[in-house]
Amino acid sequence: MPKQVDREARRRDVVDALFRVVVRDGIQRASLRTVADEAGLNIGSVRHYFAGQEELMRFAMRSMLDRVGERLRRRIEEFGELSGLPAPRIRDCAVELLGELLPLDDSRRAEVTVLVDFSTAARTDPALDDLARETATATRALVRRILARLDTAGGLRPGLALDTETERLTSLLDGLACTAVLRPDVLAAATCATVLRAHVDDLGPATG
Amino acid sequence: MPKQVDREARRRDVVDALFRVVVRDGIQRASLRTVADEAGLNIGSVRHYFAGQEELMRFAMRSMLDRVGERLRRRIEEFGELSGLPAPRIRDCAVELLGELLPLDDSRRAEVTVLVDFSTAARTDPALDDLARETATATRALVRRILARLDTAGGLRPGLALDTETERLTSLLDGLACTAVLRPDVLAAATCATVLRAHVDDLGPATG
DNA sequence: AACAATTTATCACATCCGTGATACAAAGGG
DNA sequence: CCCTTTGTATCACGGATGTGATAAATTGTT
Repeated sequence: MPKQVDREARRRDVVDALFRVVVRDGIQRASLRTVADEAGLNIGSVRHYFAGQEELMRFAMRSMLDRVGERLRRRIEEFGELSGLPAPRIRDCAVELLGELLPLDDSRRAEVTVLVDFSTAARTDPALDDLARETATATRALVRRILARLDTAGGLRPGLALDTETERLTSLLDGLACTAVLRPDVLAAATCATVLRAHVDDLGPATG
Repeated sequence: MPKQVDREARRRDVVDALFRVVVRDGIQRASLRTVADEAGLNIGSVRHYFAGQEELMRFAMRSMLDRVGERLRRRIEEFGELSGLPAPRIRDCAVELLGELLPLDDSRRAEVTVLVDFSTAARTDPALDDLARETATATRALVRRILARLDTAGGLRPGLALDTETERLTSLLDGLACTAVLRPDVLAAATCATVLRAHVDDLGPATG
């Protein structure tokens, strides 16, 4: 065997560098050269691990999707074991779980920033289209499951349509995330959490 | 006097061409050359009317802000004359007014697409920062005014905080607009309108 | 007709981009 | 020790971009 380098680890290093560039300067500035510089590598090395820019971009977005998806999957398992608990308790967990999609700390802020830039780019970049679509549909599936579970726990006001409420909550989350990332001076992270809390509470039966 | 050309009209033509390029290919592809081609002009002509790319971009975004703002201003005047009408009627008008911010037809779709691309670019482009900030704050001011008027007409459930509801409705609109523009396959225009309607209705007193 | 201002059209230059090709270094197996 | 495989580093090419400089055409005025 020749030189042994952890290939997957290197690819992850490059992708992490790409994420830093995207967060700092936007996806437009994320060229092979700038990413290589950020990673402390030569452009030739980057090209050794990725066939070209398209593969790098796709791999990066897939990595981000997997990262966020994996974190959510763990939370969902906890959430699933909550059957039988009182509705207010489930509501708290729902808020916490949905908060994972908001830029409430630096880590999540970076993630959301990357996803926003990639999703926006995907509108006119066919190479990212399927991944952006997956992002949107996966979010809706998650929100729907949470709302459904909230409903069976009696935490949902009667007369609400699941389809509409799914779309409503998803759009609310998208809007909060986008504005918090694009205009942190207009929408602070704490306000994000407050609004999410208010909405989920508002879905519950009237507090009288 | 030398050659007489309507300078402002020409600038508008160039900006319209820029909008077409942005909608079709994204803001990344909106270079001086592609815009000139789209406008059927030589790049030299474009540069004669705009000092450089930065001025073109700023003028374009300002034009879009003014265009949308002007249309809303007219609607708001109508909305203001509705004092004394029954709450359901005012609610209808509020929905219609807020619908102006959603991509419910091709014209509004193009506008929202441009604003989304510009606002996203503004995150890392200082030249557009103040305009993007204005976009976000103006939307909030509009939403707040509508909610306040709805409240005085008795169309708002008691116990709702204006600050929070403003942010909630604004984020809902932003999320709907973004997704409808970026992923029309996931969120159809008609669904947008349905969700907005449902939210505004939900703000009213319980239908019991 | 001559002139001047405006508009249009080109050229050139430095910079950045993705990519193909290729050389160079390193490291483990024969 | 050699050699094959893997990793690293450069070079070069074609294309695109913003911009400075400048020529050329157009049009109204004098």
